[in-house]
Amino acid sequence: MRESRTSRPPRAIDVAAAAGVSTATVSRAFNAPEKVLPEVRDKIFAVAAELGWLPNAAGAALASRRTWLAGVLIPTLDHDVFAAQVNALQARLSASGITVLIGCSNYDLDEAADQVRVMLARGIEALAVVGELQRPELFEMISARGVPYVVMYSHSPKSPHPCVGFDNQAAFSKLTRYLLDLGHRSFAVIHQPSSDNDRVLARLAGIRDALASEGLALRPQHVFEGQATFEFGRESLRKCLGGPGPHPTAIICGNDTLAIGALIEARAMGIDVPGALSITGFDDLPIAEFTSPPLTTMRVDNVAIGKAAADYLLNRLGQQPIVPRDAFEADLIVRGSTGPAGS
Amino acid sequence: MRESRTSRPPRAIDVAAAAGVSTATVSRAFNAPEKVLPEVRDKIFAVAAELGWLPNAAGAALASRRTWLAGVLIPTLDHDVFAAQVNALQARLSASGITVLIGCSNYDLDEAADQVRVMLARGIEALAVVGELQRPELFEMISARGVPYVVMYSHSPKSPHPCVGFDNQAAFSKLTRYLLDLGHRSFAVIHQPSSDNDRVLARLAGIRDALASEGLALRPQHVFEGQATFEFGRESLRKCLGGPGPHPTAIICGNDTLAIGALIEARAMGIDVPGALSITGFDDLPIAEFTSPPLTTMRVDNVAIGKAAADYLLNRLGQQPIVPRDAFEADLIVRGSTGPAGS
DNA sequence: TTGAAAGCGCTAACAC
DNA sequence: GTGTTAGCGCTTTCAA
Repeated sequence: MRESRTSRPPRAIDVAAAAGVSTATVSRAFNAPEKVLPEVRDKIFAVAAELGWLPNAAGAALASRRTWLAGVLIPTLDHDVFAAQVNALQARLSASGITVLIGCSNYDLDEAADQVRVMLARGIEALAVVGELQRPELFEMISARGVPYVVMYSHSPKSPHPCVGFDNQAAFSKLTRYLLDLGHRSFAVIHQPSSDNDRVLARLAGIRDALASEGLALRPQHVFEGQATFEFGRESLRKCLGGPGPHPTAIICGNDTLAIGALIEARAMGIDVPGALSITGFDDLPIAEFTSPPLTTMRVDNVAIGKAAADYLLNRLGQQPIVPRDAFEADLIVRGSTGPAGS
Repeated sequence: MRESRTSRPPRAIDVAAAAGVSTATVSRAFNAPEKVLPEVRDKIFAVAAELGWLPNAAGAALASRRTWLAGVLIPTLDHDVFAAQVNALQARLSASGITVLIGCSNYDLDEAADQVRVMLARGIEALAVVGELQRPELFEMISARGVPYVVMYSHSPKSPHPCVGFDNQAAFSKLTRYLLDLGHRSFAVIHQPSSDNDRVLARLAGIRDALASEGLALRPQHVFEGQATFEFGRESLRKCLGGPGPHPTAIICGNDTLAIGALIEARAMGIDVPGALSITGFDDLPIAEFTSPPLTTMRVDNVAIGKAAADYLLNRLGQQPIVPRDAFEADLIVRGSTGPAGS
């Protein structure tokens, strides 16, 4: 541990010298302990600790052609859903000695490709990426290098990529079908920015599909696209019900934040939910259970998705037989914010 | 871009050969473009793109003794506060070409030290760490290597470390003082696990200090420590008011999640807030504005903290004159969940 | 402005 | 079981 801040960090050769062995043995002591005599090994560990030696990862990577680095590309860390996935993925990989590089694209496809470029330059050996709507070059780069990857969170049946996630379109069809079964025939949608976002696009498609099966469609003036904030949810509900009729009896929101915003505004406007209006969310945030009325929404197990993505990559890295991933399910959680269509 | 997945990735020497220059010139073209003839440079860029060459970071790090890596150590990504800080810090550093390694300690000091060890082995050149309550070896390791660091989020006046954050103790004293000024004399506290957590410990000290200045103290049966969930907030409020008297007129919660849980339970129990009971939180979550009644809480600008931490480290790395950081403020946001002590 | 050559710190054959 | 040696892919003097 003694070492002045002026001198450079110790190297394997310093440990070797102090322990009276060669650098090869120092390396073995740490990477293949069983190949070193216990007493020699202990001596080396003691000396290494004494000197505060940490094996330089760049040197190791260069010599062994292994970086023990993986990457995960997400839109932003500022969203519970992605944070939960990354947290789980990282916990799993780090338990296997793999360091995770986290790249945030800020929902920008070019930034996403840039981040992957940087990660590849750093030598990631595997990659998890949220969303399959990416610049083609992104997948080309990783394929060219033979880096195993998995698309996380999204999962569409026709995807050419290995996926660990759920089918957004099917989930929103299921949700819409539930509302149709309650008798609703006039819908509004409040959703997040859809450009370059396959999840949002799939959700909208799911809604439209389910409606079309009943010969229904969304009126353009009943579709609101904007930032996923309480404020946008409120504002959209106000515009939606404030304008000239006909008015929807059910509002499908792209996520819980928008739905709670809508719920808050409905309350402020004195609208009876679910008597006069049904509202749904997506994500099942912890607070969804406690809004008034409690929010009908859908739940996805993001921790399980993160773990599964990590396991998939670990298998690919270990040349293990690859367990074909079945899609995750989004569960419908029916609470008080939805009810039969008003008369 | 053409390259079979069987062959190894191209190296600088391949680019050099194809461009008819030496590897030194390839290196210069990317790292000191002004030292290379424009036409030669363009040729190199074209060839590099054609070959899909990405400079191997391990090789570069070894030769240049620069990794362009920084680390950030947080308890967990699963918490808006830390996610926001990391997001901002990473955005800033990545704009300067620095890759950020994110380590999560899961609130465990030994894991924290381990994470830092791994980061140092990878060659981080700077480190931001949440919380100053750490194993001494953690600070020893980074000092021994002369790695600049900053304690993020926490800031105590007497800290021996460079800090970018706010004074938790002062913040909770201010909050408690506000309640005292409203006439409250009997308090309860619902807080997060305090072991090994300097922020929570400081918050409790802040409350106790302010109370002591009025000759008051917390009754042991009015202090609840547990996970920061809605459920623990609810359960604690129930226990607190369900037991034999005397009952507090004000409940200070360690964060908004606990406070909202308490608010939900108070509502369920038919207790008038703030008429019969005042409740406060901390963090000013977006939802805090919309609870009923809206939550009195404190706000800290976590994005600004993340940015400031990044700027501090950037300055240290650039040998810039170090701007002494002044502490951030936690602002009291008074809303409807607090009022004068009931009669 | 460019090239030659010597490493950066470590691992992996191959000998012993 | 351990040492010797030859790189891994890049940057950086130093010359030219």
